[in-house]
Amino acid sequence: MHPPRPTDAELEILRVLWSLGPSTVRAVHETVNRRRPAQYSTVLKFMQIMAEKGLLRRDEKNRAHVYEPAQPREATQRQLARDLLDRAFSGSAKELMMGALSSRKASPEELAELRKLLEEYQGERE
Amino acid sequence: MHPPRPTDAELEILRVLWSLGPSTVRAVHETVNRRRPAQYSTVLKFMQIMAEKGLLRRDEKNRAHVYEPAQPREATQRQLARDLLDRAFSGSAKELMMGALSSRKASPEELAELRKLLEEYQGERE
DNA sequence: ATTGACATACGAAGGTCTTCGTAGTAACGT
DNA sequence: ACGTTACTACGAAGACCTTCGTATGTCAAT
Repeated sequence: MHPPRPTDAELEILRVLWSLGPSTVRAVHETVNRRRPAQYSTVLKFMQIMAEKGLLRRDEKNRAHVYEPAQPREATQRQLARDLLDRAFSGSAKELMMGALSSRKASPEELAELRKLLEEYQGERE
Repeated sequence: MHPPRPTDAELEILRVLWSLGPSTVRAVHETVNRRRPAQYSTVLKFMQIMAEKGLLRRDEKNRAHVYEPAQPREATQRQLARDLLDRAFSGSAKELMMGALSSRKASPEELAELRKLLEEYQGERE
């Protein structure tokens, strides 16, 4: 029922779509190409494959097809977080968090946000 | 200087070594095989490749070589967490945490631990 | 010395991922 | 009507991942 885990290149395209909203291949290509060299046909092929796999949905009404993620961003992110949690952290959210925080400096604001998030979470659960 | 990101199968073997400590191929194979069918030579091949890639180090003193992770567990986990953070969460630790928490029930104890972790983190930073 | 048990090494098949060139086609301007 | 431009579709190459069979070597015990 849910699509497979996106590969690296697929995730890159998802990220672009998350930020742009539903887009044509051209728009995605332009954004990707700003970061790294990539041929238009490469991006096109990816998006076609992703549609086949069920990662993207596409609207063929116009000549230039419009693609959008088949799953909401949050669902994909949840899937990826859980996947890594199981595969590398034996399910321990705490360890995952330590890994994420120690990997780079988190701003004080972000830390505050994180604490608030935890409080909410702890509140609604009991 | 640091090894490449481990693939799925490689991570599975790392996980076994994290739990067993330095081990022979046989020991790793037995553990892996308890979970899913896998030939001895498959596990052997992986571990050889991983040694080549710099993911494992091996001691050839005895006839049955003894392998261990080249990096401490924490370093690999940090790398993976950061990698996912960048690739899927645009660097937002908050979103990663939401993904991790919503993906499965976290126990109240774990939530408490997480809060403590954040407090320490916030304390040492300023 | 031969055999059996247990190692490593290695080649190769089959799958997936990534990338690109090119063919075909619809629309547009002159 | 014709050439140019903008799109999709597709095939294929090359890299990497996963898996396994098999060749080869070593040790110990009969």
